Amino acid sequence: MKKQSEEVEKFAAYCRTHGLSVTQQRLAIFEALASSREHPSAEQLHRAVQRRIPALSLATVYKNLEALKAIGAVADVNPLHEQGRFEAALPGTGAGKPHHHLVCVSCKKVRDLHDSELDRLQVHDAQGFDVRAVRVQAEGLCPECRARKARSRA
Amino acid sequence: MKKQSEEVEKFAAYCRTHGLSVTQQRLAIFEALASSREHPSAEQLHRAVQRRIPALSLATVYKNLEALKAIGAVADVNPLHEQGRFEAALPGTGAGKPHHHLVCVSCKKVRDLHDSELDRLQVHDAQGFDVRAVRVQAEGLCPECRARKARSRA
DNA sequence: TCCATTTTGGAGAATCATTCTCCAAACCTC
DNA sequence: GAGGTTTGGAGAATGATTCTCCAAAATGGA
Repeated sequence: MKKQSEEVEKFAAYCRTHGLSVTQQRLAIFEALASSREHPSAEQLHRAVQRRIPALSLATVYKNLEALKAIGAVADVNPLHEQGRFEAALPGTGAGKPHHHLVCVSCKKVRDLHDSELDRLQVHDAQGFDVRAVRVQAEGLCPECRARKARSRA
Repeated sequence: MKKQSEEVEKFAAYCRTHGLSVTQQRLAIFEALASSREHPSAEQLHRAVQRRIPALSLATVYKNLEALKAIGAVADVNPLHEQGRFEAALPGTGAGKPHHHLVCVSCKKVRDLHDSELDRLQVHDAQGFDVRAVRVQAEGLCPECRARKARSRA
């Protein structure tokens, strides 16, 4: 368990450096997240941590995830999770051909990205998955948000 | 507008082939989606179509998107939108290094995918975006879901 | 260590996206 | 055009996420 406690120490130090206190709950949530090979949802984390801290509330999980995201100790796997996004996919028309996306992490705008090089991607380590589609998502700031940020810095 | 009405005809035919009637609302929703360079949310589509059909309800938008998804005329840009998913990202530890994901479209499980070839990807047509990260998401069926489907076919 | 200040945690309410219910209106087949 | 089926709409229900507010815990000095 040496390895584990080292990680814990690093986490604790990181929190303190960034002005967050190290509570049992926060630590337990981070440990649950770090030791999972999945990418759990807040709900799943809540269930996992409740085995150790039965009184833990779901709001605490969200609040801590938010705080840890703010200092960069936790990441969101997916910047578009708050709303479904759709596209036309009528077979036999231009739509529906697999393509890739540019996502603005600030305003959540999505633009198509056409790139034949990306279309040729192969997944080598599929871990038993039957891969049907490979999607590339390039995340960054769109021109509008870049301009807005530049203006606010001026 | 010849092009436009051809698309509309194709859509109408496709709906009928798949047993869906072609209503004003359904058509308007599809047109709004097909003519958008964005990837709108249900809410955005609702606002757009209301300019033509003021009485349109949001539930109708969702119901139609669902129906059109079922016949393959509309696609979900993102299979993980219903819940946030998190990962540990403590700088200086194994976590936090950018990596890619295998996503099961059936059970929504997410697995890490490590592939140095994917790490080297470049985006050529960034359309003015300041790209910070390129994420590859391979979508398909995980081994468990494959087994489950194979069993239910037997 | 002990106190004062700040931050955190929890219960439950509030909010937002999405789905469901139920019935009248529209559609399709003949 | 009648009859059976499907669709559309208003608003309620649901589920995920966030907020509120106060007591408890952590932190930083004397």
